[in-house]
Amino acid sequence: MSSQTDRLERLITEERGGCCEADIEERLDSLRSYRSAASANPDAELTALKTLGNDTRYNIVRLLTTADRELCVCEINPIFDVSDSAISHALSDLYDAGLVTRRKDGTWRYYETTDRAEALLRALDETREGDR
Amino acid sequence: MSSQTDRLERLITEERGGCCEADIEERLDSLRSYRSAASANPDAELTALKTLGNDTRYNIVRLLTTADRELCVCEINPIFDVSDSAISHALSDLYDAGLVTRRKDGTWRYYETTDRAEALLRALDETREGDR
DNA sequence: TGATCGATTGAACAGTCATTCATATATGTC
DNA sequence: GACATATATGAATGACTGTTCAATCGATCA
Repeated sequence: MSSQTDRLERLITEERGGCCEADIEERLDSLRSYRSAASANPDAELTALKTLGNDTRYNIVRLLTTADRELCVCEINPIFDVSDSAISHALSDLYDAGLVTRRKDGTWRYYETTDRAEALLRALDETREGDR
Repeated sequence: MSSQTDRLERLITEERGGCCEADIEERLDSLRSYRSAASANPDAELTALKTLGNDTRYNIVRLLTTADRELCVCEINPIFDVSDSAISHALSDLYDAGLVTRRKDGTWRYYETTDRAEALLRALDETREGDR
């Protein structure tokens, strides 16, 4: 047996005053069920978090959300201290992650935040301090 | 003049039929104000997103949230395919990012999600599909 | 068609990150 | 005090990521 379940066995023993093999299996099954039930489609969600968790991309999304209207790429570029290419990469990643929408108008490209991006920012705004 | 504002000048010209220096400055000021107003304390929020945007840490938080109770480290360890040390590092990072709380009981350590972590997961759960 | 313009894409490199192994800390027990 | 246990920490390294430069695409207009 691994030391992993040894520790769990001791914990259950402390909790209940005793522990048999079945108790360990039951606990493990329970924990594993939490784990599998938890992640319906973890990939898209992880990608969203990963993508938003970058300085440039986060600030672009903040800008779009605060502006509360779609912005042209040429309006976003001069606001940030990175190359146009970096902004374009960032917007492309955000689009792939489902955090912004894209609209073409002639040679101009407009971007706007999605519900998911706004929901994430709202979650952060609503939990500033006081919860630790 | 940079090509950045050149493009913006052309956009405004298309929008309004004309554009002077003052129009460009006004637009830039407006965009910059969005940018600064947007980020009250971006560091903590970015850290939260960055921290949650990792496979191991995300799944630990999902496990804790679904379990809906504090879990002992020895209950978390056997569920994941990484070393105990990796879990410990992950929990430590999550704690520093304000995404979990920590409680000591003898040699056992219990972790639980914070409001912020739950709010972020809820934001993801409430925006599955249909917004792109 | 050719030229111009806004934006995107790909390759490459520097910087960052996640994991592991080894060691350390802290609590409890004999 | 010596020892065992549960967890944390530090250093190292392989993998990943973000930016830039250069080239390209697609649309517009002469």
